[in-house]
Amino acid sequence: MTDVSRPAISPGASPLFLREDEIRRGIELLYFGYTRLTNAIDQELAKQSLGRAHHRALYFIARQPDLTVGELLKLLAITKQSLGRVLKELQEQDFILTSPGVVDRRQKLLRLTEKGAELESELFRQLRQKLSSAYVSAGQESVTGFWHVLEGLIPENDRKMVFDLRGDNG
Amino acid sequence: MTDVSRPAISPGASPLFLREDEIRRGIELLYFGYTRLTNAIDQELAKQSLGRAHHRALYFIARQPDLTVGELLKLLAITKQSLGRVLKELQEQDFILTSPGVVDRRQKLLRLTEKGAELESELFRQLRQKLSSAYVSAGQESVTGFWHVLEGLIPENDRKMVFDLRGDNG
DNA sequence: AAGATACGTCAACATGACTGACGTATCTCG
DNA sequence: CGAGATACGTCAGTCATGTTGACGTATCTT
Repeated sequence: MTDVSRPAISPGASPLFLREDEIRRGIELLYFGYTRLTNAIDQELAKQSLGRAHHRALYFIARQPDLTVGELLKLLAITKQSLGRVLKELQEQDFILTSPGVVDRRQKLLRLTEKGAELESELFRQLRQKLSSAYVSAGQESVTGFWHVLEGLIPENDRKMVFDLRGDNG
Repeated sequence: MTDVSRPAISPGASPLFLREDEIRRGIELLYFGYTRLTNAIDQELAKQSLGRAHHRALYFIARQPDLTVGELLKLLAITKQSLGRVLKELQEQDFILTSPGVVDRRQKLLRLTEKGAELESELFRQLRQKLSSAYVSAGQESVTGFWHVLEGLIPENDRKMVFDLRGDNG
């Protein structure tokens, strides 16, 4: 609330061309924050001989039961061959099960087994621990800001897909 | 502002055990936001036959010229063998150069060549474009919140290392 | 002079991604 | 009904990036 329309962050910079330091700070915090959060569950995954790829699939299946393979492919943005391997391993170890689509029998619906739900739940517990503590120490206003900036990083075309994850369940 | 110590986000939830949805939202936005930002430079890197690992090294060397190999190892948290390959390739393609340490000649100081600086600068330009637009659409208050939450994700032991990147240079 | 440290390097391997090609079941639509 | 599109699976080969373990050399510290 000092001057006029120009934000206080960058004396003399255009709003579309922010000061280099603020951008670098964002890049660095995003890198370290993201990697440290994901590191938090590596040990637990290793116990089950699983990797991060398995967790991502597990996560989205937990988030949206009866997800189709095609929908999961869009979320993960990898090739079907890569995903195929991951799903095969998850199924072999009894973490997920599949059923033919109801309206379209070409589709394969993905769902967690009880064992899968337990694992996802434990992994989530560990992530929540880290993220909760960051939320609390930053305060609620910071949390909404955190969300808004990250939303702005997601291209228009992908936003619906991401927002559609919410409200379904869990 | 409103009530007492309990944040308004979660009626009935303990501050250390936030509502599941808020945590899942954070996990998802962090995942999509981070991957979409890093995707932004993949094409440019591919033009030079480089990958993300090369960019991370390039980035930190740009950020802190005359960084030692040991310091870079701590920042990247990978093995010296992995980093060795990356640095070798960057050097072969004339993106970086090294010099023996001044105070300690066992050390190797890393620095960008002019070619390296140009590449880093172009990559940074593309990251800035994405991140600036997210900052602007979220607003300055959101940006500081974004920073605070991410700082909270970085373990105590690593914070000094991250914060020390700031202020050295542009 | 001995030991610690900073860095390099050889070798083998794991993970998770990729491309390209091809196969089958099922749905849609003229 | 039949042709073509779609959803999914799979074989085969490759690449990028990480890992462990072992060992070598120059330099610093004490």
